[in-house]
Amino acid sequence: MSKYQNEEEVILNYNSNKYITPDGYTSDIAIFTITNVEEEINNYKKKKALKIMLIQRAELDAEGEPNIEGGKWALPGGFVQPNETAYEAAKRELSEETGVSGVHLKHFGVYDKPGRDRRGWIISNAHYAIVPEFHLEKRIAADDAAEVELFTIDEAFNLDLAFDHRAIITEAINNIKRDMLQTNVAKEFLSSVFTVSELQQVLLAVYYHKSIESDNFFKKIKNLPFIERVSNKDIKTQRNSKRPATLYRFIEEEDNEIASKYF
Amino acid sequence: MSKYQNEEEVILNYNSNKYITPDGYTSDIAIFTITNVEEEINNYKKKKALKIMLIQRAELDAEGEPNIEGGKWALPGGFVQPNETAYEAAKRELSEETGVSGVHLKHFGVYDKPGRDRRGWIISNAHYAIVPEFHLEKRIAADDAAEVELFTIDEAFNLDLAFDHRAIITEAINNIKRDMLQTNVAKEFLSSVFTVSELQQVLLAVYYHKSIESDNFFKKIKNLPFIERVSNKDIKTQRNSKRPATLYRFIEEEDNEIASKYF
DNA sequence: CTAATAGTGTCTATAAGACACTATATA
DNA sequence: TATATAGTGTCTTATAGACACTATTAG
Repeated sequence: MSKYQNEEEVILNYNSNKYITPDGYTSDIAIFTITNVEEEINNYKKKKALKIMLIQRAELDAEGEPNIEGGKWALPGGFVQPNETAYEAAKRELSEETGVSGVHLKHFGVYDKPGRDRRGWIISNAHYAIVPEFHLEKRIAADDAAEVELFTIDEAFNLDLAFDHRAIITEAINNIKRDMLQTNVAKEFLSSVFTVSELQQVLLAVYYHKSIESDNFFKKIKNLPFIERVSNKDIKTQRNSKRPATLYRFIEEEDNEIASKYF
Repeated sequence: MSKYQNEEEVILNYNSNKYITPDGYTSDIAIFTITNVEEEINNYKKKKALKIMLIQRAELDAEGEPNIEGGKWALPGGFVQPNETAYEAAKRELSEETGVSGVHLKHFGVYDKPGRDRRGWIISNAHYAIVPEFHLEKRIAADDAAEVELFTIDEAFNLDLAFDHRAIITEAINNIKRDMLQTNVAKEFLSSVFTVSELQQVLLAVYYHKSIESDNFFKKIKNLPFIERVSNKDIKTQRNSKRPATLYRFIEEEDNEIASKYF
């Protein structure tokens, strides 16, 4: 009556062809950095700006055939291997693309709308990563420069973007904005010790708000439970001004994700 | 030299077998409801509790063979079809499982760790849904009762759960907690008009906090920009007490997702 | 001295929390 | 009358924001 005696045998005889399966499972990464700029917008001196790294798809693929969405700008990414998660694939691809590991990487969405990729049923896991500018500049210099570039957000949205990457980038920015205000990811854009105005400029680069720009920000910083001034009161820096500035650091917490609601 | 002249031809000849592809793409749903209870925990009278609907996997499958993870309790779900997104599949499955549509449904994670399903490389999209108790009771009564049940969260974690559903349920609860405090999903657990104490009990069922339990909650409610008392001052209800209580409703907003930070 | 960045002091309005109090119904 | 839920008043303390002010350096 029953063909198989137990679960083991059933698994050995399991045939996934009973179901229609996807044609591809991929990970894409919106790689962000913050660069120094000189800009004055109605009395406020903007010193840092958020940028995204995009790659230009080749016109021809490895076999010399016309490439899908060739010539358009796209998020770096690639196919997930069966022995890894989408998150691990993103980590691997980030390392391949920029040579860095150990930086902030976060999954924020799945893009699986039928027809999003003309090659078939291809599912993309979207991640955003925060990489110090230094690493990206090395990467871009190493390349022949034409096909990897850093863009401001405005510039990126004026490009001809591949697939549904416009929507993915929009969501990536929404996520990074929210995380900047509700968690302590801001630290990923800063060196291990930083001045109040450096933190202020990083926040303003991603999310402009009067309360962040105001002088009051200096007082607020002293009351935040996850930021402390470096112990020795004489440790200061003059890298941003003639008057030496106090240095602060983020206190490591178990619960990084819910630092929340502070800025 | 080049086999194909243009992108069209390349797509027509695209062969997904160049890459290893997943063996299955599924959607699972943590279906939550809030039921009335009578319980007293150190001076605070708990009147509502969060519950989750789980199904017990059959011992034998449709062909009479031993079923994978048979006998264990699991989240309802199923395979995504190639003409729909994971979200649409979840909507369809929710409707098949409970007969309801138009309720709150949200994607919150992807589970794709190799080995999570012994049948192969199977990716699950996790969603949570909020369904009024009434519908679930109908569903459970219609079934032969043994294989669909409502559990409190504590009860659920004491069951033998299939696959990685323990981890999925844990994350579902984290997400619903956060959303209850930062958005106005609370309304999904309430009827269209409600009393202050009903809202209070719904919030307490998901996230206990002194400030919610306190009398001050009554004053707070009047200042929330997304809640209003129903227009006619005489419209009251006695369903919870002898003294008639004022009825309130949620004001519909475009930006439901960022009602944020109010409770 | 000036210019530039780094901070502080002070005032006001509002919100959060503790907790005692009053109100309206039924039985 | 007692009891249960509904709701208010008052006080204290903490915080947010506006905005004017002082501090420290280089040149």
